[in-house]
Amino acid sequence: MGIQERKEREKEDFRRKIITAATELFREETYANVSMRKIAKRVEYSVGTLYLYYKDKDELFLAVQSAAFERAFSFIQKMQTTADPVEKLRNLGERYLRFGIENPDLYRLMFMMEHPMDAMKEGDAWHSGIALHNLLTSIVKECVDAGRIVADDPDRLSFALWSLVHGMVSLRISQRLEIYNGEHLNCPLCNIDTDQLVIDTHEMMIQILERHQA
Amino acid sequence: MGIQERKEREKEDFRRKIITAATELFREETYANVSMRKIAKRVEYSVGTLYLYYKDKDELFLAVQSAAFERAFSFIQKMQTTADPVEKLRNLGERYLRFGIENPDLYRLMFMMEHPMDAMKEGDAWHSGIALHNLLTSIVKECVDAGRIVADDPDRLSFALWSLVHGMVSLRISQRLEIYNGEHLNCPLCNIDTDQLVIDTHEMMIQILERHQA
DNA sequence: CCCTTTACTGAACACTGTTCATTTTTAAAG
DNA sequence: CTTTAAAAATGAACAGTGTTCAGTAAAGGG
Repeated sequence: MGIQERKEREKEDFRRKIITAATELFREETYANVSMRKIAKRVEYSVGTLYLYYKDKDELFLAVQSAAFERAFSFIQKMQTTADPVEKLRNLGERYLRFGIENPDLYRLMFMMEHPMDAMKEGDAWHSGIALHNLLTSIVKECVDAGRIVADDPDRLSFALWSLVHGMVSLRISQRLEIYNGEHLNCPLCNIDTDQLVIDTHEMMIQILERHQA
Repeated sequence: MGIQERKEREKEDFRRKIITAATELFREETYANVSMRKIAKRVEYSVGTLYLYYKDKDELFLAVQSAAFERAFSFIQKMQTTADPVEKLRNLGERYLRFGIENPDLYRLMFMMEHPMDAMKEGDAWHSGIALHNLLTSIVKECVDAGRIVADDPDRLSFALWSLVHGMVSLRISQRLEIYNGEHLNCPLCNIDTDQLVIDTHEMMIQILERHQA
């Protein structure tokens, strides 16, 4: 009964083909501007067909999100290997920042958009997201175990670090750091390249944590 | 020539009436679901009329954003007055967190949405936003001057703190902290109320900064 | 070859933001 | 008052959206 299997395979291929097309379009336009019709046109099928493979636009973009997490995880994991745990933490943070800044649309979808979350509920869309989180906490714990960073609650510190870098990426890709560029504000941070600002601030926080010996 | 003035006044009133209606609707539904027609119906005018007062939906919501900043600023400013600068910083952060969590839609509009930013470019939509930022940096500098917190660059530290609290609010209101609630993750942070998680983590970071004496 | 099941289509529906010719209201001038 | 010019408000029309579903085409088993 190889036929059933082949159909199954083709179905899976097509599902992937759809999310590939959607991802491509999504890198050029915002979520709202990537219409089902555009996706359909790109995969050379009619609109209705998409609905045979994904219940609605949200579910389709939940799959895009899932793929984005995989990309992010594989990108971030490709960091320089070091014995020094603090250096590891630094590298992890910097690659997270880089991924977010270089892939603003995917980042939005992963961490900021409200849309696909309704459809999420269960399922393993966050599988690679969880893996990322585990990577962070394990490195933080390495730092703590090595006595390089003092923390009563390493899990909570991990969450704080995630929030910090997420916050910076979020503000950066939402153009909210532009306030530092106008004449609105008047402080030493003004007119610095916002990407550099983000990276340097991350570095500063790591140093604070490292120096902070009880 | 009181007539010209009266018309001017009426025009301004109507502009405000529109953004009030839009804000109300926006608290019930997402940006995408607050249509120009719904706003028009609520102010009891036809759609076209709205376009005589605001160039497009983005410009209209830029005004909503501006009003949101004023609300946020006035809410946050109503914090307990203390002599202790670190206590001030704590209160500021906690009220920021509270505003964000209690007004997720407004918060999105202020700090996360990409939409009204194109229309922003110039103008004083961020007037109260800037005021908020100045409040933060001044309190941080108080802490530094009082020797309660050590920081080479107080402006940068302010940015880091903003990023931290923004990051937490952002993740919280985007339901991204739900990963701590499923069985996905397995850590001490799981199944804690996410609002409490955010507040406690903020507290932890303040303590780290305070204890971090060179 | 037939026939049932599966796959696919695209017109239709109710919505969206935006425009603009048309109509109504307003205020000044005669 | 009446006339008239200007200002304000209208809502149908346009091109787009997500989603559905009756109808058509293709495929696999007997």
